Amino acid sequence: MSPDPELVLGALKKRGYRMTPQRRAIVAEIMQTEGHIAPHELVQKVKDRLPGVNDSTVYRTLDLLEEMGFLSHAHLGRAPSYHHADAGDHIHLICARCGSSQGLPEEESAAMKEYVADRTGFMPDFTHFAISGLCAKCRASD
Amino acid sequence: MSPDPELVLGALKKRGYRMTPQRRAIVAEIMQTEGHIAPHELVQKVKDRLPGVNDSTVYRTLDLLEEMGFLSHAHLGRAPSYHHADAGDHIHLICARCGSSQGLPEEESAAMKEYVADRTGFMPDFTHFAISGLCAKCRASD
DNA sequence: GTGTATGCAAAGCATTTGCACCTCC
DNA sequence: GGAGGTGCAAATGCTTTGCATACAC
Repeated sequence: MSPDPELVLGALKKRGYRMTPQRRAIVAEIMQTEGHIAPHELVQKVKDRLPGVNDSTVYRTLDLLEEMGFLSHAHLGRAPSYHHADAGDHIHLICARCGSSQGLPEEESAAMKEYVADRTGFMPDFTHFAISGLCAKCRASD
Repeated sequence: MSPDPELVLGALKKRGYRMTPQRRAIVAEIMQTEGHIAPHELVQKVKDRLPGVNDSTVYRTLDLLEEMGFLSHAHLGRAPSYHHADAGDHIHLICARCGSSQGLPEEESAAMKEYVADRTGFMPDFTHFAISGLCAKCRASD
């Protein structure tokens, strides 16, 4: 599922970027992450793996990996969150009451995209910002 | 369109809140705002109207007015943004390239809501978080 | 008078930046 | 050896908080 860390490291090398222990740790950590992770969470995990890594190094690497196309970020609630760039185009539905999160499959996502684009000319990217609402459970307990 | 400031001030009074020049200025400013306004923008406008008002006073009043149901907030891009609670349920489409913003009428908004709710049980509130994408102009200039 | 609202200043918090030093190639 | 990467510390921007004072009722 996740891209092999070696592949990413190789691409960095190929483009003339240097290979440092910090970058290895950061790439390894984010590539083995399933789903989303917030920058400051990643900072913590990287520090567990390689103590002493500075926050700014992690942020700079995150920017770099996004620029290179290995990562994308979305806005889930207030916080930005990174995920593998090849993850599907699924929409994030976040319950405003209980905080639970669920995905809306790509098929529905595509249909809604078309619907909006047809009517407005605007091509929405529903994946970039999460959608708030009430989950089935919370609706039932009203 | 906008609720009369007097109405809001009256409601505050009725619930035992005190009427101060700061609150008058803040209420007047936000009630005459059409559409959305970010907290720190409002701070500036209120200061123009009544110099010396403190930032925290504005933030506290914003919370109060939202609690009382006169205001709601949405997340447009990274920043929170306040609007009259009675404003329609329109979706905000924000162009990721040029930053322009447009609304999606309530009718479409409702249709999409139903679509998602039917398929997932999740009742989305598309208005709370803006939707990112590419506007027609930027798509054309690709 | 008294309890609420305000101003002030400081703290938060996640993130960014400038800069000197270090190190990978 | 030299560009590029890192750590450090400080700055950032917006927002929140604690506390003493001021003022609306």
